[in-house]
Amino acid sequence: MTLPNENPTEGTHKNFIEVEIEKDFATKESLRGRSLMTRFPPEPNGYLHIGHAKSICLNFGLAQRYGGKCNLRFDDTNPTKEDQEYVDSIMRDVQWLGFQWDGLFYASDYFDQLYEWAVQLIREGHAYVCDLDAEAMRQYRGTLTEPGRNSPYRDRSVAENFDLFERMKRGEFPDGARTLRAKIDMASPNLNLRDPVMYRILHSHHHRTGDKWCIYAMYDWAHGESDSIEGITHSICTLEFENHRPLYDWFCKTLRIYHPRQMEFARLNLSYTVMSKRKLLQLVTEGHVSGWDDPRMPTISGLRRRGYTPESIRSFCETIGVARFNGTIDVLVLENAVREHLNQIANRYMAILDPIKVVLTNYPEGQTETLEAVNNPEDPSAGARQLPFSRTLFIEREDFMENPPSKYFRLKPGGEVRLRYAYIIRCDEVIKDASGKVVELRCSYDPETRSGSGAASERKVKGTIHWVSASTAACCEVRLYDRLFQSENPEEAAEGKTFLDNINPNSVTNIVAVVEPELARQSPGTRVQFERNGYFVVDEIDSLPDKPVFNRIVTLRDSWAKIASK
RNA sequence: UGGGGUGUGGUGUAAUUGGUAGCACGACAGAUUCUGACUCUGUUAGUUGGGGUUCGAGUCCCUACACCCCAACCA
Repeated sequence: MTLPNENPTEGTHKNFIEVEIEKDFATKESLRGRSLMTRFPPEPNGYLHIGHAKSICLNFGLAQRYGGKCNLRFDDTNPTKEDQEYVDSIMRDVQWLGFQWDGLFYASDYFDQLYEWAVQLIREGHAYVCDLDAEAMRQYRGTLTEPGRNSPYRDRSVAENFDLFERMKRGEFPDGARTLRAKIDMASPNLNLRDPVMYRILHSHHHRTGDKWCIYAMYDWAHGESDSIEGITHSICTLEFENHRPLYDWFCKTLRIYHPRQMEFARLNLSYTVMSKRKLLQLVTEGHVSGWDDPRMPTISGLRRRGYTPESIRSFCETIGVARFNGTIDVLVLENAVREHLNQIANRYMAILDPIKVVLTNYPEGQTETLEAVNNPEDPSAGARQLPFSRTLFIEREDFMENPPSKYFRLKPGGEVRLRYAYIIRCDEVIKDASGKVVELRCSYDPETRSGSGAASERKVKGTIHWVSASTAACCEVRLYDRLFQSENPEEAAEGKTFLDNINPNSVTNIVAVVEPELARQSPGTRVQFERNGYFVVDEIDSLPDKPVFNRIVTLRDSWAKIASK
């Protein structure tokens, strides 16, 4: 047993992978003297999303927990889809999530070794060059219920295979003309074992190896071998690769090389979200979102720009657990994870999203004062700030109702409400424009009720609302984000429709909010709470000095909305 | 109709390997509150069905059912 921590997961429940890892290290001869080695192996053909975060937290987390190591390895065996832009974004995202890889590798680092091993398989009669084109190969492969037939090229001599493979490598044949195949079993009930393709011809420029190669390894041929080279002890992947495990094992065994253990877990599905790279790419290229980092995207870069914290994403990954059952997590769990963290760290401010003017008729014209407001009740070290107060204010339009239901305890005609950190006011008069829209409330304030000013100020009223003093208010652009999709499972589209038809037409609303002066001075990346409203982040891209643009990260829980909707 | 997997409250995940079915999110009810937030309390609700073994089964056996994955020269 070379796991350094005696009981690394003591006190918590182990997931099945941890159970198996501990069992392996306790019993397997091949692991004697080794310590846990994992890897996160993305293909650089898109941006990472929250599903990858689960895998990242798993692989890096396991390494941390057991005192092992975790590599970042780019699975770059298909030059037609991969790009340096994706490599860069992936490295950034992994680090932003709070992880640091031990080794940084590329499958393309191993192309030479892979080629030598392919030669070995040919020499030993385990691989052959096949001239069947894609269509013919499909026919020879058989179906789920019928066995395949041997390729007519299956029994070429070793010498001929050598010659042909060498010429494939030299670029003598056009794309798709031939393949190198493993000679396994065309009758296997597992289709992955019906002489799988190891190399295809692709005259394509590779983002790292340039034009050196025109034959490229397939996933199955590259992945396990890369794991072996890096000494990966546990190669963790998603469930759909389970059927590939026999092939993974066959290659390692036939090559007689170090043999890692592949283990599969269920990928993450989130309600109201699409997770496939193809669909995310489509959202980007067709302009349904502004880019991979659009704050509505489930990409790591989208979540980052939306204002999610790495801590909250890690905590989310911890709570959802790891298992072999393919289910769907309610997106509320993710939202709950950010709220929980932001409640601890975000300073509170007052901002009015939809203002209505309030004039305090008995507050002397021209008078101002400052009031003290706590920055974060959850964190005393965050201190306090001074809030300017005056005769004319703005409050939230939805904090006033002319004919409210009984349970409504905000402002109403003749009713009282407390202005947070200020005074209790009474609504005396409602002023409307020609169309009947309320444009102004004329109120009187109770001078005895200034917050914190003694016994008289302790008077209780049902409601407390937020406000902003008009004379010192600033205006800021605010983007109110909502879910990108309006259906729980966006992939489920009606006949003739696609997931795109499930896009929420109101997933973003741009407004100009009236905010307290402090808020206009926040720097990009700062996360705040707009009291009684939600958590917001100063956008890192579109904000200008002293002109922040706010993205809504998530709303506050709103039990009034529930009551009101009944 | 081949093969490989998986079924625990609404959702996700545990159960010392045969011994009180727990936790989180949600929902509901209440307490508290100068954020209808936070916090706190309580309630709700589960082992896919049917047999069997056993003093005792989520766990072992048999059987049925449901769902997921596999027929790219993608990963």
